[in-house]
Amino acid sequence: MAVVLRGMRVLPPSFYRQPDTMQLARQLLGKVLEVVEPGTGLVTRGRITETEAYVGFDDPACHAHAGRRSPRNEMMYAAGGVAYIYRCYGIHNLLNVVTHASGEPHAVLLRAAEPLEGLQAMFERRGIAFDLPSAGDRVLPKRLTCGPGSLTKAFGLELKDNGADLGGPRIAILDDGTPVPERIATGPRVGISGAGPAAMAKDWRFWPEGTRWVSRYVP
DNA sequence: CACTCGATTAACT
DNA sequence: GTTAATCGAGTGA
Repeated sequence: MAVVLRGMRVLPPSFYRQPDTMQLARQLLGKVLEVVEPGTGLVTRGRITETEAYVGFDDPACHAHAGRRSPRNEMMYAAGGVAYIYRCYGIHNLLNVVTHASGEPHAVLLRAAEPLEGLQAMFERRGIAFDLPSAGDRVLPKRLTCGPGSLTKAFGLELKDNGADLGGPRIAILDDGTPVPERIATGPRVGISGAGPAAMAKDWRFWPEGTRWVSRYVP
């Protein structure tokens, strides 16, 4: 029987343990990312709108390329269904969904989301003045949650959340019935020029065609 | 040990 | 368009 949280279905471990990480990166579009603040119970939610696939040993852009393993990327080797959070450029925490089986270090980087709930907390965490009390979604600034570093900041995620189970209680990914987008645009992954031209030639970044909630690198 | 370089962002010119 | 911020990992002495 499926686990249901606040009317939305919690994605089961079997969802994350599929071997096709590119397909999983597509299926995550439209799902709801939920983060609950310990203590206060404050809920922040957003709809996932941009993902990137990193596919293990043979992917030069993947942290686990050629079997690389360190305290930082250890969580990539876990069975799918947990968070891999690491610090990038010494400043930003980036959130990945670990996929595939234990020992197969695949992951999907979450790069952008559409804010749904906990808007005031998102503004505060991002250091943006919340003076649009009754403004609709149309005027919410993109920089609230677009870009992988901005997303984790808006949701209040820290390095200590590395390894969190994506079935909750701290982090959960939910299916609220929104279908996977019919038209999905693709493009090269961002910031991986160091991994070489072969990696840059792969269109392993995904977003729903036409959405506003994408990072700056969408054409 | 001493470097270099990122799965980035915001604040500059 | 350019650059500083800031730190762990990877590389080479």
